[in-house]
Amino acid sequence: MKTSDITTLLRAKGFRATQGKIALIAALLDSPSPESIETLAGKIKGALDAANVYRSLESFVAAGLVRRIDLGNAKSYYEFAVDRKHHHHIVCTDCGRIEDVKGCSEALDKTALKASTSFSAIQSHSLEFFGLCRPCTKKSVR
Amino acid sequence: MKTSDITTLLRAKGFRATQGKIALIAALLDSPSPESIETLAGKIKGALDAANVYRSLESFVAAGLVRRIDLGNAKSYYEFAVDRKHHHHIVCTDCGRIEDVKGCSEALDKTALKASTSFSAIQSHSLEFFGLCRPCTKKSVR
DNA sequence: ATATTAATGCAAGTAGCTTGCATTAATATA
DNA sequence: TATATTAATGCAAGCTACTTGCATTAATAT
Repeated sequence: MKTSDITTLLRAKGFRATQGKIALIAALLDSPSPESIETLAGKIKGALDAANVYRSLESFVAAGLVRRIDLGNAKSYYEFAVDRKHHHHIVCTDCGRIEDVKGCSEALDKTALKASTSFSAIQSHSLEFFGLCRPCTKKSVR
Repeated sequence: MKTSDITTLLRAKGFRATQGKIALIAALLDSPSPESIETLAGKIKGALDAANVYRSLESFVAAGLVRRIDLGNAKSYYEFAVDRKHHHHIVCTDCGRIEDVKGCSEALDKTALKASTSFSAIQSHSLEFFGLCRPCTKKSVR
């Protein structure tokens, strides 16, 4: 995606096409898997200060441009969402590597809702896997 | 579970049966769904100070007595784990109510591992649903 | 009864994130 | 194109959940 496309995307959602927001979206586009705030802040090297990285990401989530991912540690991770389907992730418990897990059984929500006694609707779910990636498996055998 | 059983359980895992740890386990046993640290601290009214609620819970998790649950907000939740099978949860996005979702398709891990290109093992997963509970659905209709 | 050491309380510290506010810069309007 | 408007920003201070250090206490071993 070119800078001009990012500009168009931002304006379409009611944002101003600022250097900071353009850099942030570009950084997100650059990543195949969810990125931490820390990493994103590094990638945009000062195009936005920390407080505004948070503010911008939250506004992107609200606008549906970005998804916030929770991977069980204290941090938030973010991934670009436009034209990228809902999916899950595997996280390496040793090195933190994240891989996308494509696809999602639509049946999950239905089954859960049926089993529930006190809920009338399910809006979303989060499914994350934790395991060992090959490099770390090798390391631990050594 | 009686206090003497809790004492036995704690000692079996190498802990001392202190007032604080006994109260904590009792509080966890008392809850049908995961509890926040805040709530647990309230239930044990000073039997442990905040720092030791954290320390004790983490040691319980390490010993397999308790499970830590992540529900997408900043906090950790804990549930008693002994003789209680792995399961999932639904969280009300309006009021925070938590309900257990019994059962878990064993196939989830297998499917994810097969689809993965860089992982050699999956150790665990977390699956949490987010929706609206009946009381909150009614409120929002009003 | 005494010795040992896990467990505790208290205080200080940290990480991730949020908020307030004056300033800057992107867009709208003349 | 110049000016007005206001979203966006930088900086500083603040907040919440959680962690760590250490002297003291109390549960267990002897």
